[in-house]
Amino acid sequence: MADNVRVRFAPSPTGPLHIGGVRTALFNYLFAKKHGGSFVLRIEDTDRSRFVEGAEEYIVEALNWLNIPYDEGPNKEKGFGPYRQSERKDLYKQYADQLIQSGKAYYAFDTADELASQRKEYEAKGETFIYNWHNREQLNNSLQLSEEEIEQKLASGIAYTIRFKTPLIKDLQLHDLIRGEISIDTATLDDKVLFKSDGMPTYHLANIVDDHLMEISHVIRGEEWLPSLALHCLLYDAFGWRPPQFAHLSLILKPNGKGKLSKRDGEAGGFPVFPLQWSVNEGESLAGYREDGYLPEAVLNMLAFLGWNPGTEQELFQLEELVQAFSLERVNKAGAKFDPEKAKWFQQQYFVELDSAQLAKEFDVLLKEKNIDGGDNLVEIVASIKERAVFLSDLWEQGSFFFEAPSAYDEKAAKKAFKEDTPDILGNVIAVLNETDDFSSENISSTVKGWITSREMGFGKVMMPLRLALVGSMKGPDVFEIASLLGKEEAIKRIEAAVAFMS
RNA sequence: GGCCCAUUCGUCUAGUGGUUAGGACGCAAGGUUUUCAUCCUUGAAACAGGAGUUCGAUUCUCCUAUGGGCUACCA
Repeated sequence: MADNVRVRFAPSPTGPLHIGGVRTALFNYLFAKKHGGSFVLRIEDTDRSRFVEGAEEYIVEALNWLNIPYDEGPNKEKGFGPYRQSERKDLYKQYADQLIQSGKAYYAFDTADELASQRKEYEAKGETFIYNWHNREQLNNSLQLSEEEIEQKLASGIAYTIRFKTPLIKDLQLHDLIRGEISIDTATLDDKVLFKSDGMPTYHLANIVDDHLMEISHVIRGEEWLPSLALHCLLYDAFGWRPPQFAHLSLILKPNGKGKLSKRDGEAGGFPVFPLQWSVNEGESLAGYREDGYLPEAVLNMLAFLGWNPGTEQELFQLEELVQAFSLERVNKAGAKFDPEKAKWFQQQYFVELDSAQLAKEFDVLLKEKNIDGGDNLVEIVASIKERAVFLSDLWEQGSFFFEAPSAYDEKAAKKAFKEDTPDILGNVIAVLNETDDFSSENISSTVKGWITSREMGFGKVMMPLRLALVGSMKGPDVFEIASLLGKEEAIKRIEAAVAFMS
């Protein structure tokens, strides 16, 4: 790769960025960084009717949150801008005209309605209407008009589109970096509209013009564009431009069932399909990975492994490692079903690695919202419950008893643990604890255990009720660790409360 | 319907003519934790089907089936 690697992520601002789009962005980013190239963001907003307010900001924010920011794009002008196609509007017409002049495109005056009814007619016959070589001479376009007639028509202000005059090539060979050779008979293609009657280019024209002007070296995009590859290559040819290399990524599919992953799947399955939360309207919003508590590193890692793998058995990759290991050759051809369980697993892997002190700080914010004082040993508390949590929000579920004495005892557990002799036993434990000055978990553990052994009692008879007294249910870290973290006073108070509860 | 693409455990995948077909998630069993989670060990679990090519096919070719994408003056 002698030339500069320049890739682009070119989303349409029609709503929140889908997780599949995020993966496309990620692969573009990885490829660019791997080859020391540039990652360009281009906003493809040529369809004004589908424009959604805030979508562009969402895209930018999502990329930033994931730590895969673009090098070049809106508000990061590097000499190839503007980076919004709506702001490049004036540029496209001349290229469409160029194709007209060289006879590679033509004006079409058919109205959308006319074509729609044509399509309907064909459909009724069980056929498909195609606008191309076989019927273009019979349709309402400039092909059979004289120069003067065309000029007259245009001067009259009649609405027109510009269509590509698809050349006939029996066996057009295309190359895809992921899929290899693809061949196609261009006679099956239709004469795509390049320039719309509203004065805007279609995706196809704008895309080719911009990729060329922005000196894009590699186009890495979703599989849904594979059918357009021939058209795009033909367009480069028509302009006499050197095309970039193409790589088409397979789609992310529904976890179960058929078809590509949609926002409905997320709602039904209870997992996010979007990187960030997106509010549809008041009170209604689509879940986002960020708001659900996922770490960006985990999301990135999970996404990278959907359709790509390094060929080794390593699965946990930091972003820098992904950059190093990434190659398009190792991207899979087949679509991958999304697995929310595995997403969670990645999250868990990253969550346990989090620094307890940092986590304690974030947890403290949550506690403050509940009007709870985290206390002096919050870091230790977090360290002890961290590995049982997957998300920051789990910390409360796993450790609320550190801050609130049990108000009730788990019924099933109480039935098993609280027996006739339990009040007596716990009374003794209180006495033992009372005499202990060193309240470190090591010390109280050996002290109490020593006492149990000396009494020749079953451990369960002490440990179970003790845990229940301290926690309220059968969960949490080591009992003595809890007791130590709670402090002598509070621990004894809770045991006393349990004794009182039983009598 | 037409065109294009794909097809290894339930899922994500390794594998590039000769392997006990490997790993991960999930699942099951056991161990650690006298709780739960983590963690560790073990287990069940796959080459869509059929023809070729070949001494030999998961691997190459073709057909079928299945799945997916596209088929707009949307991207």
